[in-house]
Amino acid sequence: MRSKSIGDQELTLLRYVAEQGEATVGQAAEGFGAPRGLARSTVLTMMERLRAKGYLDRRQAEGVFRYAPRETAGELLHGVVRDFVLRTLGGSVSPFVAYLTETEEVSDAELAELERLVAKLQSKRKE
Amino acid sequence: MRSKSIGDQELTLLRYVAEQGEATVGQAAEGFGAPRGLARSTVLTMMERLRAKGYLDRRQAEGVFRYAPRETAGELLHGVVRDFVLRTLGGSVSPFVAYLTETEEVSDAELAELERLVAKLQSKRKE
DNA sequence: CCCCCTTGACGACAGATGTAGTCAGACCTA
DNA sequence: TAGGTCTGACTACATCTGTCGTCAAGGGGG
Repeated sequence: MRSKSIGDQELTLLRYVAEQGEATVGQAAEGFGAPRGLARSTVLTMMERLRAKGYLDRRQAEGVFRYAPRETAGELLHGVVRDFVLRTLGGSVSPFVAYLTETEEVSDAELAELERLVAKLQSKRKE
Repeated sequence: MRSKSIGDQELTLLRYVAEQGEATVGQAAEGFGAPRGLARSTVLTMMERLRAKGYLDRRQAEGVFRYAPRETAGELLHGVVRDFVLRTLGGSVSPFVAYLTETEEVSDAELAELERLVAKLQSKRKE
């Protein structure tokens, strides 16, 4: 049931909606489009495309449609990253690890996450 | 500096050329295009686009043009990952780390790399 | 000299994406 | 009742990507 491709702007909008939990076109246009100088119709078009691709659902409520992500933000990002690793990096995460090594922009929280990750992988190896 | 956008197929071809060190259109068409069922003109078009975007250089040699990457494969991937993190993940590598955590596809070599990375980051924190 | 092959340069076309304008209907409100 | 104001559905259009087909120039072989 894996999804269609998704553009950068579309993904950003999708993440915005996911953060809000759900949103009407008007709300998204205001909170997402306006700050970026996007017309309401632009936001509407993108939301409908996201719906056509299966990323968003919508339901009628008090006269307007409310759009909600079909997947959680976490699942979403997981899929995006997986596609990137597969399609762009050719399935190997090495380039990404190398990137982290060469870049000094890892927050404390992310470092902690990395530590947990390494610990988990190590214990898995010992099995 | 500023590199233009690059498509998936273009990047794959660019990586192919980088692996070869350099290549003529004929060689790329044979080694890269043929296995994928791509016409020679398709490969030529992509190589010229990569050149226009500054990813490839070419020089005349023995009657034909030989194309060579302007950046090494490592620099290339670094840039690609950086763009992805910035444009798609909004600058945070957390989704990537989460992906690694949820995915069981980390090779021993990659794990070792991660361990080195964590060690390096930790020592950096202590300073 | 004529023909064939390789190489380069162009022009083309379809699909995906980003961005908008416009129109008709539902709703308020003066 | 006559305007405004939202909302949705459509249509439109430029760019970027992926893929080609074709044409012309340069070199060999006959």
